[in-house]
Amino acid sequence: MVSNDDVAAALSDLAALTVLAEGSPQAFRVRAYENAARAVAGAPGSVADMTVRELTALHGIGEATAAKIREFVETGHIAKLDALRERFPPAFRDLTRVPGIGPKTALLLREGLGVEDVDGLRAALERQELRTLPGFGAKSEEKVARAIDRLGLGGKERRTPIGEAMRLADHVVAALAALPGVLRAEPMGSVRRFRETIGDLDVIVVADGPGGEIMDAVAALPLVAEVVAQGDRKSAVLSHDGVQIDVRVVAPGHYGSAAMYFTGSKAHNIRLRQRALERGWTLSEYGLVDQETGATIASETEEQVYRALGMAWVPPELREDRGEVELAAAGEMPPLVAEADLRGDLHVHTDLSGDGREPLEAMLAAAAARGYEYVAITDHGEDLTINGASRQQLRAQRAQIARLQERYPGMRILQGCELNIAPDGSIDYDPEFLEELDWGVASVHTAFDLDQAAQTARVITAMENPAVDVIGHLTGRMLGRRPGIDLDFEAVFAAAERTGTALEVNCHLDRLDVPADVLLRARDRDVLFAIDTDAHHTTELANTGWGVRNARRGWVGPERVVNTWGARRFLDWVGATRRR
DNA sequence: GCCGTTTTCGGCCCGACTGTTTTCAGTCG
Repeated sequence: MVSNDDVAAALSDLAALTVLAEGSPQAFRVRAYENAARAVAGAPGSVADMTVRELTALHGIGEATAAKIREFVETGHIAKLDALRERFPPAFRDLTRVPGIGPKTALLLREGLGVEDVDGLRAALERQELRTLPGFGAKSEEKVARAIDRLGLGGKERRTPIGEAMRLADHVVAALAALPGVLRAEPMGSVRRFRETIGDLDVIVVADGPGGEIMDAVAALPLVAEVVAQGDRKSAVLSHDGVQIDVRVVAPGHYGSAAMYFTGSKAHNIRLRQRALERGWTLSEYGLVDQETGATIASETEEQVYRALGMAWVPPELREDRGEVELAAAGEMPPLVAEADLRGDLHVHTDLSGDGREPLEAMLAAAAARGYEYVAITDHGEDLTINGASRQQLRAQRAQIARLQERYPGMRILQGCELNIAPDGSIDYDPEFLEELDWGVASVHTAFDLDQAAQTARVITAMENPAVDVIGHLTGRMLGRRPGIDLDFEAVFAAAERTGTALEVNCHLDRLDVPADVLLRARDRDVLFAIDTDAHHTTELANTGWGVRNARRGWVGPERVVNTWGARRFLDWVGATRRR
């Protein structure tokens, strides 16, 4: 079965290779493939099941691409793609990973010097052959040599997990905001859109007057290992971890258009510029400008620029050209879950878990301080040998919770448990003991390498267990460290709809699990979610914002999130699901 | 290769920087 992701990946590859084949003069063809890839990735149904007619109905897919998709679905190949792959093997494509070398230069290196890969480029550099090429001199030779030396640190393909990026962003923004003359400093780019990995960190600094002194101060920051480029209004530096940080200074009057420009995504911005052009305007980081008169129409705030383009403001998490432009123009932006919507946390550990750090009293006090109407205490089940709680310990905790409940009349305390899903789908304890619990989170903590059929069956078996209300961190992935388990998500969604079991959106920055792209695939389904912190410490209860932003990236509205429901509705639902 | 409240053909996103080609091409974000 060919998935939409498979088709989108093939089309993306076709786009990347077409850059080399045709060069930028015909970049329109490249964009067409990129648009088609995005259309497939965001398609509501399986494109493998669509006819040519149905495919061309998708915006961005015409006759030619539809035929290629059918070819791919039926044969597993696209002849044109295969030919391009042969012509431009991966080692040759790696040349364009060197900063400063794009498709034109790569082709010139092949034509002029017979360079086929990065090693060949190194050899040509040693022989000082690059300067013989048209448009090249000693200086560009030196620049390429430096870029190759740096490739291990800051190559174009390097991506940093959001958790690491967020910590760096906080650090950088705090340092910049403290500089004299800086009115505000904010992270932009994929950090603001909350992608799960980032290529580089974009930061804008709002300041009156020239930015030269600010840029000098940026270059002198302790977190900076190397200055890549420095100008009056933009600088690029490398952190000690090898993350490139691009800093731009913008005037307060240009904040809105600059924020939109630097937030992206590129595809979203292109759509906005097209809308501007249709109206006789141009849109850049400096503002929305009338082409004839040169008058600025909007630039100070994002809201003003979007409004002038006839659109509602688009939340950054949605700016990926996945249909948000059309919906914002039609005034039909879907509601998205917000942090203020959350009325409880349904996955919270205490020091009864081996990896929990604070006692029950402290966790409850912190939950109550957040104004929650309900909270579920969910220490690890006994099958997790290092961390798990015994039956006796859980019974003692239940008595303790009953006493503490009197202290928090406005917050219903549920005693739950984080149960372990065994490879066969069974969970800890026995049915009679499980019935004594108020709430059940079931998660995969072991056997991450089973095949897809086994993992899917395992999770669905757990979902069918009446003691399980929600599946914790669905894929078990750790961003940048461990891939998730291999699941048939469509089957999991169907089981979630059938059993009423919710799927957790785990707030931990290293997890963000269910991943946003999987949430997106459940956009039109009746799957319920619970946005939970999985807190092991009182401070982690404040991690809700990360999970909420991840859910927003997956277009999740508040109505599908059970812990946005009022206490009565939520508790009625829990009662019903545990009786099924 | 795709698309159409000025179009079924003629367009298709913007600006800065760099190096070097004395007027601009390539790369990048």
